[in-house]
Amino acid sequence: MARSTAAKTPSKTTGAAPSLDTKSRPSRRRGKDTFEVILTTAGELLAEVGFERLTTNLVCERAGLTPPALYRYFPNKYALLKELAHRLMEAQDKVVLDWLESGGTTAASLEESVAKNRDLQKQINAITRAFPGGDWILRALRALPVLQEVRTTSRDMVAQRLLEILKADNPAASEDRLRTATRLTTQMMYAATEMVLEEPDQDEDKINEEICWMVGLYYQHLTRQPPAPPGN
Amino acid sequence: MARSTAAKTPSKTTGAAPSLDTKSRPSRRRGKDTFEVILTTAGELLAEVGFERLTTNLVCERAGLTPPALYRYFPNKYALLKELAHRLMEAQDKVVLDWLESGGTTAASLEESVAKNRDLQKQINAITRAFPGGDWILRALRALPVLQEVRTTSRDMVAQRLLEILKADNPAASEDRLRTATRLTTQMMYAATEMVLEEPDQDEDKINEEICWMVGLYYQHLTRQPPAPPGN
DNA sequence: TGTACATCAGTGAACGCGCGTTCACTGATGTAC
DNA sequence: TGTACATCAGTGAACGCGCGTTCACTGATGTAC
Repeated sequence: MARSTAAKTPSKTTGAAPSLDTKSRPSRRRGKDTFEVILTTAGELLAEVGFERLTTNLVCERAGLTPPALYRYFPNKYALLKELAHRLMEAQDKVVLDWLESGGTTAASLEESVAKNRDLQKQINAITRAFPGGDWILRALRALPVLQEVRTTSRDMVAQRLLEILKADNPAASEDRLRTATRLTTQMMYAATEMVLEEPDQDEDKINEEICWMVGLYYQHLTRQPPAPPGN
Repeated sequence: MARSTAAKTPSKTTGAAPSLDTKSRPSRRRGKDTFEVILTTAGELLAEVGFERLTTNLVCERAGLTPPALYRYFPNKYALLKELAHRLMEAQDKVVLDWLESGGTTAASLEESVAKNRDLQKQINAITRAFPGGDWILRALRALPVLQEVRTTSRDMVAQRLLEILKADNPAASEDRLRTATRLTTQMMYAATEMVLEEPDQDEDKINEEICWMVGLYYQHLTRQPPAPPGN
């Protein structure tokens, strides 16, 4: 709309990406299979060439399809990445939510709290590593504004659930501060996963250990705040 | 080399990017000016269209140059991004190193330590925001493997300097643990900057405050470790 | 202070490639009766 | 249980665009004498 007035810009590069989501989901079995094959292939290729060199044509070639077949379901490679990213986030979220529901945050000591958190982190890392092209998906989630919503939505959902639990267990703590805290620590845990995935020569266990101490000490402090500091 | 044996792959997509660094730096004044104009323009365009839509042709057009002029200094857009990223990292590092040299880590209380750290973080964020296309450069540093070395080199240099200082001030603390800690917290501070830049509607001050508490509490714990825990 | 010359810096024009996208079409699949 | 038909799923072939890159060339700039 109003295309005639936009003369200076190169005709289509003006705004954001032309389209985003998957077009139509398949209804029959054959179509559903194709849909999955496309995504699987995209994950494979992502791991091989990275998301910059990933093209719809390349996916088609590898998947044994012609472009219009892919184009039927996905308008462009960003839709592919978005779907893959969504699935990775879902897989991660599931583990975190399960951990939360089964009392991941309750611990008798700081040491136990750190240990439980560390196990969760280890699981998250393992899931991400096992996901085809997982490292590249994490990068894409950072780099492509189209995908950022996927990550922040996932993070905020997890952070919200965590907030509810912490609020219930620590009614005296400042809710406002806890809200920032849950979002921040969730983000930091994800950032630690990225760090481990990016630099495989570093010792994952050490990093997991330390990030969990950081987070554990921080929450201990936050939930102890109200009864004013003893000495100092 | 051995190109004839690599038949299956599409002829050039085999390995990593074809080349990386800036080609030749200009020697005369005119050339130096052009070099800078190219980078400035690239930063501008980065802020406008992002790094995926950034092309050498686009930079030339905006800078009033023909492609071979740009090509004289930069083999491709990655070289542009690398140079920009390098400069941003240098600007950040300078602030951190100055802060360290002027006793940023010495504080009489945890509160003071947090406050000093918070001021540093605020500066880093301001610098990044003021840098043309700064947010996109941060994304590119994450997303493009070619650039990762730039970030890790910067981070490890800063972490190393911090480690030396902490070691000197806390000879009893575990050096191994401190080494992981300095790298981790440096990375986390950068991640917090990214978080703030990505989501401008969030309150920067709150996030800075909390990340600094996290880091401050953590270091307090680390440097108090040796004299075994009192109770528990 | 002036001139000659080597080198630096940038131009103009063109190229091949491959990416995203579309068109009219054929074949497969489920469903109604 | 069989057939007709609407719709879904995928093909084959082609297109325009613009990106990265190169070539032979002209003009600018510093330096040696």
